[in-house]
Amino acid sequence: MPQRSPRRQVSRLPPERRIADIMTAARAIFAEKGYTEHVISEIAERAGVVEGTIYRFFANKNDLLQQVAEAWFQEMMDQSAANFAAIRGEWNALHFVIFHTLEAIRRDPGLTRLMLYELRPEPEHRDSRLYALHHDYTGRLCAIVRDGMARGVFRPDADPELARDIAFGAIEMRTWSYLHHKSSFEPVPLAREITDMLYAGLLPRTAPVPQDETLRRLEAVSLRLERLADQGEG
Amino acid sequence: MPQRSPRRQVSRLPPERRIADIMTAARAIFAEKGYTEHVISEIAERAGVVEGTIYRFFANKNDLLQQVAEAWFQEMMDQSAANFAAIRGEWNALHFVIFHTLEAIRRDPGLTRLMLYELRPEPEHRDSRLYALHHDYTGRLCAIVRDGMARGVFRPDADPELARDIAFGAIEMRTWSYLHHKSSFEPVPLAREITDMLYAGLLPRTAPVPQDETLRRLEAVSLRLERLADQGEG
Amino acid sequence: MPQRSPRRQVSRLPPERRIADIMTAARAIFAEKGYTEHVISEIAERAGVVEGTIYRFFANKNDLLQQVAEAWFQEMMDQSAANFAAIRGEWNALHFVIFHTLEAIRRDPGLTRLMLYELRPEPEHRDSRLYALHHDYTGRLCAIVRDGMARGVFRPDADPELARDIAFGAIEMRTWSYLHHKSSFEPVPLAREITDMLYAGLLPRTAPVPQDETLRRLEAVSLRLERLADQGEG
Amino acid sequence: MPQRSPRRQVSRLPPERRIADIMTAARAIFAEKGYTEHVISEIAERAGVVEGTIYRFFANKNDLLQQVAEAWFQEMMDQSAANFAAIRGEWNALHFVIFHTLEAIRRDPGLTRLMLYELRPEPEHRDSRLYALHHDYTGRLCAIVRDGMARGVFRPDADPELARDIAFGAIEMRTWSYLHHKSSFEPVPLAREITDMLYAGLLPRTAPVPQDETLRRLEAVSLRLERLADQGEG
DNA sequence: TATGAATGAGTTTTCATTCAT
DNA sequence: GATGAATGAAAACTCATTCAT
Repeated sequence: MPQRSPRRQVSRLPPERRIADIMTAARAIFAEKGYTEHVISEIAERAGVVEGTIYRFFANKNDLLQQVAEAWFQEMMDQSAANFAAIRGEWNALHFVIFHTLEAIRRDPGLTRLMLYELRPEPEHRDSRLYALHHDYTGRLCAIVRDGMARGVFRPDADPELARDIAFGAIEMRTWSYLHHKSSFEPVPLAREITDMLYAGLLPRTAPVPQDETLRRLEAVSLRLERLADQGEG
Repeated sequence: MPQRSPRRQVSRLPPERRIADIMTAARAIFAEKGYTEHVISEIAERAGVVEGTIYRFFANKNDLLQQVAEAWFQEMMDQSAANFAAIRGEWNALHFVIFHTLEAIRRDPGLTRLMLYELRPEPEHRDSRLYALHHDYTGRLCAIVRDGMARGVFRPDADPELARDIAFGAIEMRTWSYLHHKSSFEPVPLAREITDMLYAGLLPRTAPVPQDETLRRLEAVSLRLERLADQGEG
Repeated sequence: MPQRSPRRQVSRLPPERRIADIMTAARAIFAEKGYTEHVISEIAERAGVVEGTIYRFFANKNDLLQQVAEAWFQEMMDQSAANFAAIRGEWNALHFVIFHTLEAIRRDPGLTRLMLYELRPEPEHRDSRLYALHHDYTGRLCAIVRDGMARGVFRPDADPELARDIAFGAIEMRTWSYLHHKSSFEPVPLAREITDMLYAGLLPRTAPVPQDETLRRLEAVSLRLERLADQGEG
Repeated sequence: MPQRSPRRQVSRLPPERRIADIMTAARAIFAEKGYTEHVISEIAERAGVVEGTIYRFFANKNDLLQQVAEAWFQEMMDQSAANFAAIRGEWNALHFVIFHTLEAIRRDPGLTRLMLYELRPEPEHRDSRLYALHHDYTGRLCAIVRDGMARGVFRPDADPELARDIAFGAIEMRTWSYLHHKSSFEPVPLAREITDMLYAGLLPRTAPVPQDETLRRLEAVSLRLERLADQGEG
């Protein structure tokens, strides 16, 4: 698709405005196209600029990707943070985080795909600002667990990090199905179910959940008793 | 009439051998390089052939990717299936699946990355043989949950699919850290913790949580001990 | 389409038989596929041999093409030559050649395409045996014209070569439509029409049909001559 | 971060100019090389650009081929259309079309080859703009025949399409010889001969067919008379 | 003699990035 | 500051031909 365009009307805009235009266009493209299919020239076209202009404001393609994702993520965090303060109770708090995450994914599957497929796999991802943001966001769930432990609602040996991984891991698995258009994606029941499972796993064990160590000792003892018993019978 | 450069030493191998060489080379490259950086020419070089040779045995690059992943996955499944039959008890069964998955990931992180980053994102992934294999594999966990529900160990309203997503979602989250070399990856404690959380979430909500196999044996033993004691008294 | 075939049963056939098999297969492929789409490996497969075997009997791909075309052409010539001797009369003779050519094209459009698209464009075509054969074949038409001229049926200044080009040129134009599946191809009426046109062009001119440019000049001249005459009289 | 080799001197041209350069280069290559031997890289080199540049202006190789052929054809049509209106008389009109076609071929044999060998064989040729142009062009001859039929000059059962095929078929046969450098190619006598043959085939069957010879003698006579007359006047 | 695995030189095409204008 | 033409490096894939077995 060669384009022989007549020289474009040069419009001189304030940089912030240009940057905003470009990021809006990029976000739209990212939301539509998947899997490395987005092309700088297309973003430029939609933003009403040429490729070269993008490089005045962004170091390279990846920088643009990062910045778009960051801005989007920040938005999402701001949105949910507003209501977060008012939540009372551990279950409610966990549910709030999980539900809002699911809602955000449902709203913007394309941007979720951008993060999961393109940004996270990069080797430098862990050092990026985006990772830091994401880590902060998911860290809220850790904080809730930690609070619950402090308040005695959750068992003292719970692992907040694992709780985080369970919640967001489950969310992500469902997201794959959604992105592949293979399953519906209903935040309401899903959030409830995930929260229930997580919550139950964090509560104090009301009955002894035997620990392997102990079990193994008991097993050893019973084995000896069995032998003893056998001998006693024999 | 073309005879430009001296032909390299042609070594003639049986196809199976050549295919094995290529797949080994590809697997090695996949394990090292990440994020779409693997190139046919590099695989060819490492396999000691020219690019054209690869196309004798594989329809295209993606076909090679798929076949390598399938073979690897099959290996892993065969390995763990061998011991699976002997497992007794829900906790043990869940633990077995989770632990073996973690172990396989620890062994071959590069191939895990291949699956997560490159194969899964593809639009046709859901229709691939690889997906079917993977679905079968993770389905074992669903089956365990279903059995537990049937036997009354797990609550009747548990969701086997959700259990699967929680277990493998949590595993995957940890895998990311591992792949980014940002955290250690210890299957032993991790499997225990994930299993515990999952197990707790599946139990009847208020009831105590016995580990049945062991308990049953303990009960049996104590019964016999009581009898012994009775006899001793008699 | 990679083929991992088990080692083929080595069958040792007399060379003539092998050559015949290969040529039959090649002819079939050429008849089906068009425009440089035929591939040695495919011909080999259909002939029940491997690529290497073909190169034992044919110097290269082009040699195979040539030989197939030659054999086919020879067949066609033998076929029509059989009946040719019996023809009486110029119109009948011309019609015979034209009709048989059209019939052959209708029977084997694929092989016609082979000749028109692939063989004739080659720079060396004029030096090939195939060209010689073809030239011989079309030469029959020249001979008919020459005979007709000698017998006084055709005008003495007719050009046999041009007659040939007109007949076979018209045939070829129609063949293109046929090959593109854009028009039906009916040898019977077509042969009659082409023959009629050609025949009419070859007959003696019975009266002068003035060419108007010239006529105009002749008129002008005669006008002046009349004036001159008037003056001479005056 | 890539900056491997020193960038060649970038010369910045207006697109029309660059496109013209590329098309000129392509036309030159097509005129020289035959039979699918022309390669994008060579065209690029001759145009003084790199391959990528060509793809800025042309979607793919075939697009370039088509556009070059179209432009060339359009030129030729424009050229001959200019004088066409003034022609009077069927013979002259037929002759005009045939002669101009031959002239165009003589001027640009390479581009003729491009059309005959490469473009026409393509399966989609019949749907191309080039085909439409060509069909329009050759359609002029049909129109002439139709006019002649309407005016009673040609026999009422003449077939304009067949007339077209005869004229352009004969032209094409001669073109082959020319392309293979095996025969001279003289538009003047050739046009006259083809026109004569065609014209004769179109006249009412019994009508007198003027013989060139006679006319030429008349012309010679009138010339001498003119000179005589001039002398008589002087 | 037949096999068919292996070669390797191409060829088209893509696209992030640069820099003359 | 903006433009957008031009770059150039690669990458996937093809296939006629060779030659060790």
